[in-house]
Amino acid sequence: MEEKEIYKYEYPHPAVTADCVIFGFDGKSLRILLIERGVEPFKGSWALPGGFVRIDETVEEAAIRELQEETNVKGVYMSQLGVFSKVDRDPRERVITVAFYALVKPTDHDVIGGDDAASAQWFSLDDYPIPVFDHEQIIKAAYAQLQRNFRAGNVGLEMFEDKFSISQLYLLHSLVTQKDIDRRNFYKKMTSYDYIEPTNEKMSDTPHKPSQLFSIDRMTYDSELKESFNLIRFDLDEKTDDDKLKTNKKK
Amino acid sequence: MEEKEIYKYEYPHPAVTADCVIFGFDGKSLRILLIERGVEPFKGSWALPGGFVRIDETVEEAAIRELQEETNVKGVYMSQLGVFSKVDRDPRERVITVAFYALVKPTDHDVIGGDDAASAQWFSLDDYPIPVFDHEQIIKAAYAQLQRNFRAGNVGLEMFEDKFSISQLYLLHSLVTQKDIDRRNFYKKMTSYDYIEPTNEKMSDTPHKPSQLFSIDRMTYDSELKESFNLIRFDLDEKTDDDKLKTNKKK
DNA sequence: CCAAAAGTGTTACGAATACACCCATGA
DNA sequence: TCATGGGTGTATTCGTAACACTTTTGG
Repeated sequence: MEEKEIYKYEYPHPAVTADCVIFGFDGKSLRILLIERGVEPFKGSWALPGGFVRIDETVEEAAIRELQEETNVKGVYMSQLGVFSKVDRDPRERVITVAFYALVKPTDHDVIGGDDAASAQWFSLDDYPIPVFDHEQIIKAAYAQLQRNFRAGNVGLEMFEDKFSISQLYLLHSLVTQKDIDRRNFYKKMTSYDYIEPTNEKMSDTPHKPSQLFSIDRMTYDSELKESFNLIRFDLDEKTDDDKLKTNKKK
Repeated sequence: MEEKEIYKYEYPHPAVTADCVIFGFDGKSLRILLIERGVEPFKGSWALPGGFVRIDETVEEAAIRELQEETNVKGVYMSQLGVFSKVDRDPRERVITVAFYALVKPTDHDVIGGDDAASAQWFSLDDYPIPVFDHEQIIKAAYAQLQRNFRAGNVGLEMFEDKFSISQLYLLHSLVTQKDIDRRNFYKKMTSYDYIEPTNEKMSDTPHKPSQLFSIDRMTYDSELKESFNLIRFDLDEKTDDDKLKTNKKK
């Protein structure tokens, strides 16, 4: 054990982790993705997916990597939430965490526990096991942030891989903002955006009128939304720490 | 030298720093506060005030402490900007930094270089020495954030310790948002807020009509603004990591 | 009396709100 | 045929934007 302690510093260094708050919307309700810890401390308890930032990767890379390793979720657009650095937030040693959050469609991702996670599971946002460390605080902060973004006008289309119906989007907005939005006004507003385009496909899986499907003009959507919000999005193969600041240069 | 390397870890740990982007508005122009480094690396070059997070303090505490130590600026309301973690951003070792930003009145603070800073100085935002590390990127990101906040409706009153005139505020908004705002509409809007109250004092220090001074109902201002923005403010004696999350205590 | 900045009122437009009925489908 | 959810139009309100002249002071 002593043998392995080979990294020496003149001053004490904190460990740094990246944690991911992944919200899911399956068309019916809001969910949150937690993992069952497969290692100590708190083995067997639930926690946010995440883990230590390696010495040769950015915090964004760590977040993506850990999320994929522990839950098999990949290719989502995450945003930085903030840093949580209470001195005693981890019993092992001083750990500072950088939290990220994202909103995805659970159905687009086969959730499989892996690596340090015994399992990974979606829970209802209304009823999930209280996670360990200060992860409950982080979830609360992430949800508050999500809510602020939606209330400030974020459309939340980054979660849809492909087609969607306005009524799905309506339900999502109702759930997130916790306001009862007028359905007619919502339809009007959404269809007025130039990045939301009607297709001639319809979807019918319930006993009622089939819903019209819309597609997203991703280019237009991204350019309009990146300007007004600080949505830093990154994917597996992006060099994100750079991109974060390239907003002017790009496109 | 070997003797001092007494902190050992099983895995490599990054160092963590907190850096502060302090914008100043003196009633005429926007400034930025930089320090001249008094230690290697880059001794003699300019950089953002900031430094290493101690093992027993939060990143917020580190930001406040370093700012005070290096520039004598204290008691400002800072917000977390984000984490910058490019692997090679510091030549010494792997350093992850948490950036904060604030807007203050330079005249309220006697800027004195101290500690690791040979000197501290306000520069015009239009013409300042390019700082070392990736601090230029951080400044750009902070300014973008400040601009977003103002454009989204932040009033920016947190920088005024006491009284202010609408024309001062007007100039500030013009400078930050880079838009030419209609002066009449601006006056109307500002005086309509219930947290901006007219006093019967006037201020006259230039050859023209003296300007009416207004005062801030800090309670109302804070409560209204903290809801719509994620302005995490903290002062020297606050336990901020907690406060940050206390806003949504229980549903 | 002139320059320089402070202060003020009205109209116009557009976005957000409030509100109710018909349609298509599967059971 | 009916229960369920999808889809649509219009009037009102409110905040934002456009617009120019008078006032006060120091030089």
